[in-house]
Amino acid sequence: MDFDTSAELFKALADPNRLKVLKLLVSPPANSCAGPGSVCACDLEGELGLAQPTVSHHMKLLVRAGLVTATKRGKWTEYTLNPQGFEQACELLGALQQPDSNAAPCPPKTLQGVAS
Amino acid sequence: MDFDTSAELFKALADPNRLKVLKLLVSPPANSCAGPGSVCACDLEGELGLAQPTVSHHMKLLVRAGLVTATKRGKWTEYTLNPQGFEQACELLGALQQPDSNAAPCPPKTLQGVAS
DNA sequence: CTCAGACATTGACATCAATCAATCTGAGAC
DNA sequence: GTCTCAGATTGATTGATGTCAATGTCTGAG
Repeated sequence: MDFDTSAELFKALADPNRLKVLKLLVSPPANSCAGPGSVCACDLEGELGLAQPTVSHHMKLLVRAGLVTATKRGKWTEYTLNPQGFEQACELLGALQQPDSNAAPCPPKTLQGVAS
Repeated sequence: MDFDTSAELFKALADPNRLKVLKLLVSPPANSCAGPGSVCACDLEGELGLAQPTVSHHMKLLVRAGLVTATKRGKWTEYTLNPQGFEQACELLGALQQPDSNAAPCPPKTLQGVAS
């Protein structure tokens, strides 16, 4: 178990604004400029009340942590949740409670990605 | 869903040394001064290679986050994992992936609440 | 090619967090 | 009572992080 990279993953989750972002990616606002089911950076800027560079910074961290996927669609960047990142976090939580380093995570998880 | 308190919980997990502590609490070193199955602060100090006040600081955070329970046993303080804290973290991970604000996470849980 | 819009990057600043030396507290041993 | 030890608290320092203004880059429209 790599404590440093594990800590990095949890660090990505350790900010209220980033948690809001993740929540917005599951329940996108109705008036999303990238269309329903999708969220672009400008949406997040409005919803979070943060400046554009700040949003960009947070998204970079979330993508690097593997929690979010960024896809360039023309002028916009479309962000979607990455279930694998959550699965990994859940596995880590399970592993922390097991005497053996690696362990089964919470439940058998089958996540509905972001169905649009 | 309270993003601030949720972030606090993940923040407690967002440090390599604290993750090591949690791992040590599941698999205590054989030569624990508090006896097998228990871990006291002096054990952690040796295992982590950190100064005593630093260990005390980390343990305070873990206890405050609900991940660890501290019990005074005479001169020593015995630390044990608190499964409820892990359960809550797991629930948060699940809730973040569900369109509804509060949702059934890892353990089978029926929880209804307010949408933010 | 030129322009405008969407993000990313950079730089600067303020705040937070990790660390340790020094000190304090509280419990057992004497 | 005093002494000693475990660990908590305080204060200071250093590095990490969140934030925004200014600027850069890339894409589509004209």
